[in-house]
Amino acid sequence: MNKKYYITTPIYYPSGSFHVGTCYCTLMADTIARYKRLRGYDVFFMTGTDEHGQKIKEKADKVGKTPKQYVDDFVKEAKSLWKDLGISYDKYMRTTDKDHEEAVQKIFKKLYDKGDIYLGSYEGLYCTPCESFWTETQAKDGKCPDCGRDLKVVKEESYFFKLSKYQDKLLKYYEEHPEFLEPLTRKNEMLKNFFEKGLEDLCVTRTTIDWGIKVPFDTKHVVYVWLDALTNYITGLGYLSEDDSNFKKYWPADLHLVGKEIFRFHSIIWPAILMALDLPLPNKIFGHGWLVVDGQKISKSFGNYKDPRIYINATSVDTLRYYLLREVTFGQDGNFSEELFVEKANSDLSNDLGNLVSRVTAMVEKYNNGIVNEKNAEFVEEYDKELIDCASSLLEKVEYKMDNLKINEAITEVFDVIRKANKYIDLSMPWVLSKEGNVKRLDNVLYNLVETIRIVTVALQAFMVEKPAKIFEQIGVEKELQEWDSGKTFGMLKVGTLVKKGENLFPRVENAKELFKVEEEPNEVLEEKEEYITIDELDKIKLKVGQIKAVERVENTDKLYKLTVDLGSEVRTIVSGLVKYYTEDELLNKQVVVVANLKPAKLRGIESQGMILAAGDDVVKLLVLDNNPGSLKNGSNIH
RNA sequence: CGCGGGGUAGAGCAGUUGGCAGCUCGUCGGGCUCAUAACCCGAAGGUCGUAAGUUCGAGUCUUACCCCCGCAACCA
Repeated sequence: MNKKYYITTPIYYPSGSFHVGTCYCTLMADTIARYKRLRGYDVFFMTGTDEHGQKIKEKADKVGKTPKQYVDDFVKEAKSLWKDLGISYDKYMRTTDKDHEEAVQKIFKKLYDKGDIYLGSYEGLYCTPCESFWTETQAKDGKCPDCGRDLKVVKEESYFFKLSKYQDKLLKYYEEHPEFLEPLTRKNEMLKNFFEKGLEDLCVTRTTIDWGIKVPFDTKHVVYVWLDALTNYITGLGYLSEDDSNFKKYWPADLHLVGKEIFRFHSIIWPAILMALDLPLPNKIFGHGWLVVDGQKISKSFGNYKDPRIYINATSVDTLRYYLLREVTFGQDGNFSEELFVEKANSDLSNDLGNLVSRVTAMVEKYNNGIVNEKNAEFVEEYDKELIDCASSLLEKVEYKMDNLKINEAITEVFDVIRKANKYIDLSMPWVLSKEGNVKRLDNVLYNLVETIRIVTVALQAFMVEKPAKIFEQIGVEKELQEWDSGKTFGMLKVGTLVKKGENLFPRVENAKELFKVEEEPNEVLEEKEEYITIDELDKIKLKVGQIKAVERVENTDKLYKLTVDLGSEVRTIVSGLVKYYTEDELLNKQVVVVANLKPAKLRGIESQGMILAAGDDVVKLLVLDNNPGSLKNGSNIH
């Protein structure tokens, strides 16, 4: 019986499209899954989507779909992306699946019966659009720190999970299992942040959501994300369902791969839930870093979001896979830039790997009619041994790195050997051997090269999905010599192997700008434009109370009034286009909002020293501060 | 003093228990002609954010400070 390996990605929240960052996380999991399969493990790899919650409802409303339609369409899209990326998941988990919903209800009931969930009430500042409670220190002037809207004091009846009960148990577990949480820095951050303050019981239901799983015995409550989403890791295996064979076989998970921003829930709340359910804990939870684009977090508001498929179509799946896996350091943030992407694609894939295969297959065809001949012991050089040593130890090195989740280092090992092989060609100079008729030495050199390529390609199967097969085809290597363990011995390549130079594996990327250009999407309506300014930027705008002391028409204009505005300490001249909307008399003495530090501008030869705020597109109304002129002091700050 | 990450060659990064500063790309010079204008060799280029301290010796340990970035309980 093969050893099992259960690996998961987070289930993603379908409120926005997937980008290279989402791809990175899934890709990392896929690579590990592939690697484990190559090593002979019985792998179960699960990814999916977390499909409940108010935001999904709103998002669906906005595009005129039911929540179910919305998530269905999203999932279709996600699956197609994963297909394009070559993600080899065994199960796509959806929290709207019926068996998940039933299992969650059973779990809820179980914890309630046990006394780990109890009915209580929660009072706090609540932001309805964000569905979030905030503490007073978090709230900025009674506004939601996320969206800036007003917060309401809400007292809500809800169910609580006794997280506090598991505090000591959790700490003990961390101590006894130092490898449970990785990387270490994130573990420390978490312990410091949360355990020093002490864990509070966790609110696990909402009455303000309707798109979700109902509490079975109290249906006005809906199960909140913790028990709905985190539990996917077990319900996806059929926990508490009719067929729980997968659960029996694969649980506990060997690796939960999560982003650093949700590491916390996975390292505290999730283990506590499992403890409450008397289930074994996963072996490891790994919080990976983020991919930042040109130094910035990926976000639509930064305008740096692009469909990852642009890169795949312009190059190949394996090019994108290579870049993402290579570029991000173990556990840390990595950088994605189109410039670096092209650089890596060209130098590592085209110049080093693609070109190596190309030159070697060309030489075997040219000098030996495509046939790999037997080696001759008496024609061995020192640098032959060096190459052979490197190649034959490659797989073990990759194993060591992969077993420690150092994917980028593992892939680097492979490319070190590729460079070595290129160097070997220059040292051995097969073209000279051919010219001199030194056939026996030539046979050795060509054999060593083809065999090195075979071993390298065996390793590449963990990281790439298309090219390894093509390379094997070109060097005429059959199935059993593609297997992982066969790559550990140098010299397995059969004498008489027929090599056939094939297509260009990694064409150089030339006109990158053209290739990566985003075609304008007509359905922009779907996308929300979110351009935030910071509170500091807001502070820069000085708004003051101003009273209109005099009004006169600007000659020869249709729209402009020249206003004399009293700002208390000074009197300004402001030109404003209000003729269409207000008469001179209506404006006189009004107290209005003035942007006091707007750069002066000349309109019709008159310098306008500020701006008066008004609202409306068709019918413009001034923001008049008070119907009683004079009740506010002119020049007062507005904030 | 909310928490954390980062500051190392023009760019992107690596530097394990403190022991001669490395890798890839780019630049410059040379070699080769099998190959995808690719490959190989060599060189230039760093007061390792700043300041002080511990030490025979500090990129690495301690302290203070400066700058960038992220998180603050559903954005991987």
